[in-house]
Amino acid sequence: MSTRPSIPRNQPKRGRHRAGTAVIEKGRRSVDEILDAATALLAEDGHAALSTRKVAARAGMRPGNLQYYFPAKRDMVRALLERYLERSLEQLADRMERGEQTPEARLRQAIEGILSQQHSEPDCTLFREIWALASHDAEVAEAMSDFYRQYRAHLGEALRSVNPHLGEGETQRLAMAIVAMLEGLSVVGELRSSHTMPGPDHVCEMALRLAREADGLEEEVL
Amino acid sequence: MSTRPSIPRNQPKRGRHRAGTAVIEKGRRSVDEILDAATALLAEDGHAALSTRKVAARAGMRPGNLQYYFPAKRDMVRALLERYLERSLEQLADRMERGEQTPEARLRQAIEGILSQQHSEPDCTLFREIWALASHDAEVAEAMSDFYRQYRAHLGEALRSVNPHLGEGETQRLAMAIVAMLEGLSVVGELRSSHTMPGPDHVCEMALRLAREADGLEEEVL
DNA sequence: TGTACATCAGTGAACGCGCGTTCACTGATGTAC
DNA sequence: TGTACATCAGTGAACGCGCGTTCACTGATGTAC
Repeated sequence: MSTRPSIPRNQPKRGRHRAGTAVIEKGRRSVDEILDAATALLAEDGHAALSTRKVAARAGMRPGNLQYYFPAKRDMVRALLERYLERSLEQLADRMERGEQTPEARLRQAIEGILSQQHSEPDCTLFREIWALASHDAEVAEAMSDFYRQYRAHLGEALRSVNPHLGEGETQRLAMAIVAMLEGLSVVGELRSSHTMPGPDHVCEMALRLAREADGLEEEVL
Repeated sequence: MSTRPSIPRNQPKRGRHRAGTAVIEKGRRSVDEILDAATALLAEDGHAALSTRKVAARAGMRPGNLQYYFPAKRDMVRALLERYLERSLEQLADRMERGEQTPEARLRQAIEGILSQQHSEPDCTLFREIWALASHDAEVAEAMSDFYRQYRAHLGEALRSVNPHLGEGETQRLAMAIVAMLEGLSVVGELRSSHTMPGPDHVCEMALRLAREADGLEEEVL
């Protein structure tokens, strides 16, 4: 039998003997280095080519040590995705808190915040990997659902500030439609022909039009 | 040295001796069975868990025989994706050719055609895998670009029938935005909470509004 | 204060496995003459 | 017509490799008393 705890994960223990702060710090740093390396490799080569050995090498440690922090590969992948989505949400929340004056500016802020996360190629690639992984891993799917739920909530708020008469259902549908458009652009659009690609301005304009005229939408359609 | 041709792929040869039709038929059937099996496995388990051995087993043949048709795994994956995208486009084209009367009906036809390809769970999963693969394989990326270019063309045509005054750039941007929305919905939406998800009716209504009022969009924004 | 002990981080060697691919071969189908 | 030959489909055994994971071990850090 190994003397190693089954899932250390660097959580403080309750026993008489606790690890010193320096030790815990070192552990946290290692976890971060592992996730950094794994994130970069996932974006570069995709999930199919991702191996714990490559990650360990990139993080400058031996395979055995990686296993010490993440007993199974799946744990590592889940941890990296959750960290990534968490950070993305934080970025968006920071942007939204800048307290823009006009409703139009708030809507634009939300849209640009969401769009800004797909301006770099690695980010787009990572999101595609996350979508694919979510199809085969319920835990990843759950994290992704939470993520988009918050995206939609942020955008819904901005939409309601543009048109306070929007109903609950209308707001949710509209928010989902706009977020879907923004996410879809990273897949449907071609980077080369950027002139045919709707920019933040166009998306804002569309969102404004839809939000302002959405009053009658509910009755007309249903 | 092997007596086997490097890339047979079941293409008819020019030599004095040609294979009989029965033989060629058998080869075609095998190729189809391989691609069927690979498609199913890709949707079920994802690219990371896809192996030529599993595909061969599912197609009822030995690994060596699969290699006879697809010398490398990458060839098989590319072939299956291209076949899949081709068939999807054919389905959409068939739908569009039904020649609806009113412009509104034509627009609805296009939107429902695109949406209809993500009503089944395996199709959504496959598309997610394709997006992820396109990030790491230029040939797949190219096939995907062509695919969406045609999607956009179909939709653009429908949009122009609704509002003939739409400019070229406006049409392209609008088409891309709507296609992006439709594709994005498969990722952003949750299957459970379908009531907050915009259906074909809502998307049609949004597309109609945007198309009809797009005249002034160009000047306003730029 | 020193000493015994507990915890945590990290190493190095090894494991068994499934993978993609190769290759010499067989048998069936079809053609040339 | 028969025969020699070419092509194509498919088999079975084997290859070397990278993978995820295990485990006994070392050394550093920190605590109890």
